[in-house]
Amino acid sequence: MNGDAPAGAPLTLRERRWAAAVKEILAAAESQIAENGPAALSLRAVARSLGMTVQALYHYFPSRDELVTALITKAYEDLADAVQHAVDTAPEEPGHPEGSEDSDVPRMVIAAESYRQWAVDHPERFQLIYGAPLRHYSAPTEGSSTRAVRRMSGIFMNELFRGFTSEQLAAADTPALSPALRRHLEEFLSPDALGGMPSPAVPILISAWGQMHGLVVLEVFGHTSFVGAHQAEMFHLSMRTMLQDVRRRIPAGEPAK
Amino acid sequence: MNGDAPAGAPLTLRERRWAAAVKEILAAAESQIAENGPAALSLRAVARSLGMTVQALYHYFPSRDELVTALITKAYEDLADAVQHAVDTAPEEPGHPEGSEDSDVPRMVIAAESYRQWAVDHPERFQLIYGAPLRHYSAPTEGSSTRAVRRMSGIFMNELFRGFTSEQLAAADTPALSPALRRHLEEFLSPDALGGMPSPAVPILISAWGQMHGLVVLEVFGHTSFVGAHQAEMFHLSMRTMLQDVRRRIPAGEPAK
DNA sequence: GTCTATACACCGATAGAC
DNA sequence: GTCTATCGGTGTATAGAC
Repeated sequence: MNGDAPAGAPLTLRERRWAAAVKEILAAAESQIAENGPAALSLRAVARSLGMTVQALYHYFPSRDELVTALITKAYEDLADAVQHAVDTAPEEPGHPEGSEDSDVPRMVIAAESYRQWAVDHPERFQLIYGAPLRHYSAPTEGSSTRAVRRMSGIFMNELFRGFTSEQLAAADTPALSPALRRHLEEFLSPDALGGMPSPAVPILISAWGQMHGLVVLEVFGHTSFVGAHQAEMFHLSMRTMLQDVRRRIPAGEPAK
Repeated sequence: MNGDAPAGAPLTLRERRWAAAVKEILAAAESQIAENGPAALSLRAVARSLGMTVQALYHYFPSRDELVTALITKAYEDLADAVQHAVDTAPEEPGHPEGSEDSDVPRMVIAAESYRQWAVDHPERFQLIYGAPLRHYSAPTEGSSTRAVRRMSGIFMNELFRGFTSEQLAAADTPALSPALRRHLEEFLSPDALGGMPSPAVPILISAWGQMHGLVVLEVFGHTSFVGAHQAEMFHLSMRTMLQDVRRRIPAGEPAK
């Protein structure tokens, strides 16, 4: 589905042409979305902007849903790429998490800021992922999106709990989960997702994710406009505070190896 | 704009008829939205469901935008009403906020839960308010919505900071705001909105709001489905934890009166 | 692989009769 | 106040020629 996969067998001319066309169509669709929002996406409009007719598109995407699915998948991946890249290129944090006040920016905050930045830069694509599902679109059994969500939460889990051991997380100061919920989570966590995260860490992760996501959503949809030009600063402060609160709830471990 | 305002001069028969018709139209539009989402709202569909023709609707609403505006306003008010009602009928909290662990549910948590409950019960109307603005709809200079937002944030501000004085809030343990942001906030806060809330309390309120809203948005749009049937519990835990964190950041005041 | 032509649905809005 | 009729636009999708 992706345009560029330069591995293995070399592509034939036909295949390369086809991939290039698909890439071009996706790009046109994305700029279409960027201009008028996801709801405005239509094959006709895309075709128009490419100087083609609708029928040409039907050759590459058998229906509108296929195009939408490809766009959603790509958006998930682009967002995750952006966050991953920001994390990868961030400087190492100097002290341990117990250190009272790092002057440097924690990588979790950097990750959150790149999440926000992507959403601000691509509000419509962000909406495509996290907003209301498109009318007349039915997702294909959640295949690709589930995988993308897992990738994202993996990144954030790593950064949010960086420097803490499983034992520490298991002892985090968190309201007690009901037995049923605890069982449900442990069942869900064990097999594949989020490598063996202790169940008390789950509400912490969800809360943090919720806060980050909520602030971004409010900003993107214009509900925090009263902050004016200081949205980025406000977000930064919130994320710092959130991280502090999270770390306060995790007990100090052994004297660091 | 509201159907029922039984104060002052009695309405004439014509006016009562008119109000009833408007009410009926709004109800039909809302159930239309509830079925197919806000994007599916159309005068024709509403007319169909009422057994009328489109032109009859144009008598009550001169354009689609007017109908949408009325729906948005009503949604804001209904949501605020629901939260206000939940807060009003909640039992008083027993201890002071400094009291270590109230066994009762703090009213802030009750307010948050009623916010979530309304969103879960009316996901499409919630979307209408907080989701992407409708295509081809331009809001009328933000008149009513601004008022509604103020009302909402007023309620939550009261509950979040219940029991704390302005002096305590002013001394809250919060990362320092930049001078520019601080100035901006104080300018904004002084005149009308949020009665003289000290500026350090603003990021706390926004963070809390963001977390609450984010969790609701994620749930309503199906991004926390892995929690299964325990969404309400997870939300409750998060809100409790959030409130704890907030209270920890506000210093204890004088020995209570 | 791209085109024209077409079928059939939806929408907002207006004109004018009753 | 509600109707029929209509205009001009949107869209998805298909058939068949080249």
